[in-house]
Order: sequence, then structure tokens, then C-alpha cells
Amino acid sequence: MRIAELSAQSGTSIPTIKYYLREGLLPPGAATGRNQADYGEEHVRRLRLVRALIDVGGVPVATVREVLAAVDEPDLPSHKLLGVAHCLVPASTRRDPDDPAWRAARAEVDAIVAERGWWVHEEAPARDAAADAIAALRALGQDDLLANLPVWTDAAERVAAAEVTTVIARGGPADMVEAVVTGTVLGEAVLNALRRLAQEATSARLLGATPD
Amino acid sequence: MRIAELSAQSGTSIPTIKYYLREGLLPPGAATGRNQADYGEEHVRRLRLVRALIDVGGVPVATVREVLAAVDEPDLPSHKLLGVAHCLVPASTRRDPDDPAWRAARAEVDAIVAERGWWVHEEAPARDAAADAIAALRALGQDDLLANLPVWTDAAERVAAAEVTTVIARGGPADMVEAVVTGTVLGEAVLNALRRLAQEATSARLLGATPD
DNA sequence: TCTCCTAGATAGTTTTACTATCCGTTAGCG
DNA sequence: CGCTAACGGATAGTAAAACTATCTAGGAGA
Repeated sequence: MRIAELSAQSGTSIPTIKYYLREGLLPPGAATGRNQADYGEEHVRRLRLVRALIDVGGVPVATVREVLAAVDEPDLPSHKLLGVAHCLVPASTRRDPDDPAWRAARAEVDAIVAERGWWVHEEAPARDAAADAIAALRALGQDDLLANLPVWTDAAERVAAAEVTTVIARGGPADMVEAVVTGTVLGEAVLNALRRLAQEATSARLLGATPD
Repeated sequence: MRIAELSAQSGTSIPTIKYYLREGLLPPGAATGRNQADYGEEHVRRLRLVRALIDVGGVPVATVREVLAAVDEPDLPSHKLLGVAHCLVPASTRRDPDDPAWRAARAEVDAIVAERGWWVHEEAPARDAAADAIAALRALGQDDLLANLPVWTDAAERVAAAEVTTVIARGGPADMVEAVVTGTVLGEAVLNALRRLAQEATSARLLGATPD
């Protein structure tokens, strides 16, 4: 198919598709002439993935490129599957690893990981991301919210167990890595939205709200 | 204190503080002259909250302003506490409420809410956000990941119960609404990071990864 | 008095994610 | 065969967000 049909099928404007081609988010179509190229079903599929990551997941274009490069890696060993998701943890600007308060938060994260018997790289970006949030809560004097850390950890453990099982149930490595990416990003979006809904429901129940 | 000390105590540059003042994220200091103002401890505290929401939570400046306006509302009824968090659900651009696939996803969300006996506003933005993510997963043909919906819902329910209990345990309404904001945004950051860690740990366990 | 700081206003910068225009080429229709 | 509309590729322009810099006066403290 030509670019007009790719645009029609995906609901993405032609200039945007050209932009994604330039940025390497979409592989070029098969050239059939000096100024003609042929796009296939895999382009429609890839374009849908890109739009989902950007629109629903809020992933920056540059990060999508990194992730897709990993997805396209032909022989990705299965124990490195999750490594792809590391690209998706935004590395915070202005984090000060020398700040004692931050180091304490990071130690708290490491303690949780050790206590649960989790096997996680020492340099996993998610450790730092968790420390950032915990340090922020402490700095704001919201220690009582941190009392929920075990509940959050339990929830994370259960959810992760189900998700990883789903990924492994996939056949080939290509399907698995795609499940990792979509599961990480879109699963997070679903979970966060459900958490908001459950919060509203719980507060309505406990505070006895009435529909106005 | 004057602006230089506010800047020093918060680690935020003076131009940025002025920007936040202009944008209404920070209340003006008490004027002591035509070009002098006095800032207090509450300004330091507010500035820390703003930075946490922006840096750790990734909340846009405009949204922070909305949320803080609600936080400063003097007599917020307790059943409207959670309404403040609604500002924090980003309203997706390019969502098509007439798309049958999206309507199906939205119906799925409504079914979950009904089945759990949750009491949630019909127009809650989180319903639409959940539908967005579910519709995206379906469009990508990742139906097996959606088999985890009950697990996600369970996790959301448990986490929300703990969090709302913490909020209610706070004394005054001002403390409660601050717990809602920080708990929603920073709690989400903690939970997402822990989920990533648990995913890596689970995959290492199930796939038998070894540290290289 | 002299210098530095301050509040407030205005303008400039950087990054991100597109969007528009132009150019030579080519497909497809009559 | 000729014509028009679409194409691929390149380049330039735009819009929003989040700062950042400069300017103008007017105090504060030594």
C-alpha cells in the first residue's frame, strides 16, 4: 500500500508518518521506484504500537525509538527481555545521589528488594526511580503514606507475577518482547486508572458520600 | 526571609521561583515595601510540594496550579476530597468516543466498576483513561495481557483501601487533601517503580537468569 | 553614599512534537 | 501521449511547555 492508505488505516496524518519515518520509529517501505514505496501490514501494526506508546503511555518519541530498536533486535536472549523495559524508566534530571536523604531512600529500596528475595540488578533504573519518590514523600513529611510501602510492594509482586507469566506463555521471542513493551506501558496506564477508580470508590464507601 | 534564602533552602533558582509566582503556583510573599516581600516556612513547604509534583510526578505546571487551587480551597467537603485528584488524570487528546472499539472498552470498564460494587461517578475521567488503555491493548491484539485485568483490579482495590485509610486517619481537611495529592502522584510513582522491580525479579526467577 | 539585592515586567531560549512547503518523479487515467 | 494528482525526500516553520535572562526602579545595609 502507499502512504495515503497507511495514513487512512492508522488515523495518522501523512506528515506525521513522514516524521516518524525520519525519526526511525517506522521502517521505510520497500522502494518500488525513485519516489514510490510499498508499505505492508507490519507498518500498520508498528504505527499502531507507536501511537499507543505515545498517546496512551505518554512515552517520548526518542524513547520509543530506543525501545523499538531493542524490539527489532533479532536474537535477544530471553533473560534480557526485561532489559528492554529499562529504557522506559525516565531518568530523573536533578537527582542528587550525594544527598544523604536520597541515599537513605535508596537504601530503603535496596532493603525491600533484599527482604523480598528479589533478584534485581544493582544498577536498575527503577531502584533510583523508587528512591526518588520515597525521598520526595519523606521530604514533604508524608511519612504516614510511606506506611503503605508493604501494601504497594505486595501489589507490585502479585501484578508482576501475573504479567510475567503471560509474557512467558507467548511463543516466540518477538512476541514476548512486544508483550513486555505493551504490558509495561499500557498495563501501567490501566493499573493507574483502576487505582484512581478504586480510590474514589473506597472514599465514597468510607466517607459515606452521596451522589449529588 | 527574602527570595535569595527561599531559593537556597529549596534548591530552586530565583528565576524559577519568580516564574512559579507569576504562574500562581506559589502565593506571593507578604509585601514589606514597594519592592520587598517576606516569605515564610509555608513558602518553602509549598515550593517543595510543587517541585515534587513536577519532578517526580511529571505533572504539568498548569495542572499543578489547578490542583493547588483546590488544595487551598478553605472549606472543601470531605466527600469531594478525591475530586481534587481528578485534575491529575490527563485528558487524552485524540480519543474518539464514537469509535465502537473504544465504546466497548469503556463498557468493559463500567462492567468492572459495577461488578466490584464500586461507587464512582459516571463521568470520572479515570473511567475514560482506563478505557483508552484497554482499547489500545485490544487494537494491538494483546488480548492475553488483558486476561490480567482481574489481577490489576484486585491490586488497585487493595492499594486504594490502604491509601484512603491513611488519608482519613489524618486530622484536618487541609492535611487530608495534601495527603490525597501527594499520595496520588507520588504513590503512583512508587508503585510503578516497585512494579518494574518486581517484574525484573519475577522474570529472573522464572527464566533462571544469572548475573553476568 | 555606594553597592548589592529586590519585585515586577518583558522578552528570549530550549526542547519536543509535529506541520507545511517545495522539488523533481512517477502512477494512473483518458 | 499528455495531464493531473500523489509520491518520497529534504528543509523550514510552528506551537506549546518550562524555564531563563534582562531591564527598570526602588529599597537595605555597610
